[in-house]
Amino acid sequence: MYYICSMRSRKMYNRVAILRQEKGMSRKELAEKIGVNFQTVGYLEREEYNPSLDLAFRISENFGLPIEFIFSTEPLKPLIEEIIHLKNKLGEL
Amino acid sequence: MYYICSMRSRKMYNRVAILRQEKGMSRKELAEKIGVNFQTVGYLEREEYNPSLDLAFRISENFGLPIEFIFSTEPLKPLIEEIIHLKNKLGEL
DNA sequence: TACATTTATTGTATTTATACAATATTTAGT
DNA sequence: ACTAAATATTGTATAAATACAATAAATGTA
Repeated sequence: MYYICSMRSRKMYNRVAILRQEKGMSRKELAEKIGVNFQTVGYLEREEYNPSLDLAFRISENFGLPIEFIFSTEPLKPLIEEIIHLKNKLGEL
Repeated sequence: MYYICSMRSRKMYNRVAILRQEKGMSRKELAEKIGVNFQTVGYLEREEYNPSLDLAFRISENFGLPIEFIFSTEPLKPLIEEIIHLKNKLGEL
């Protein structure tokens, strides 16, 4: 199915899938916690559409992480790279 | 004009108006910088609707401030209260 | 292997964010 | 007070987020 449309928003990348998996949650469980349909979580994880700002806040609150850590306009690095990066910064001191 | 609708998102509060005014910008100017119609800025400042996540990011980037400082699900305190609060915290040390 | 759970796919419907136009009202500058 | 600029109001149109249903595919487990 093809859609003809012009784009208003940039594509957003996110870490919802990894964060959810690290907590051993299913999409259904996460969906219930953040108050959306479980299929909506699927769309978000596949980055097929961007969450509303409120939904981004609910996800951020759920994981206890700032929005900017979970969502980005740039592709997000795997968590392991983030760790290495932080360790290196620490090592410099 | 009345609309009948069920609500999916919480109302979001924001500091767009004050932040813009502190920079001495008009809505039109801000609108150009963040790439929306100037009337959209009006809607946002009046909190008549929530921005998309991408727009929130663009606003955040424009002001150089984290999303959580500009947007909140709770009514936001005036900046002056924020300052007093921070000064008190500093005084405690 | 069979069964159950999770995830993906496709399709339709509704709500909300955004654009844009036209006019009214407010505010600031002379 | 007059004028220009900024903001508000109202209305219509489109795009994107979300819900929901049904089915298919994948994955895990007895």
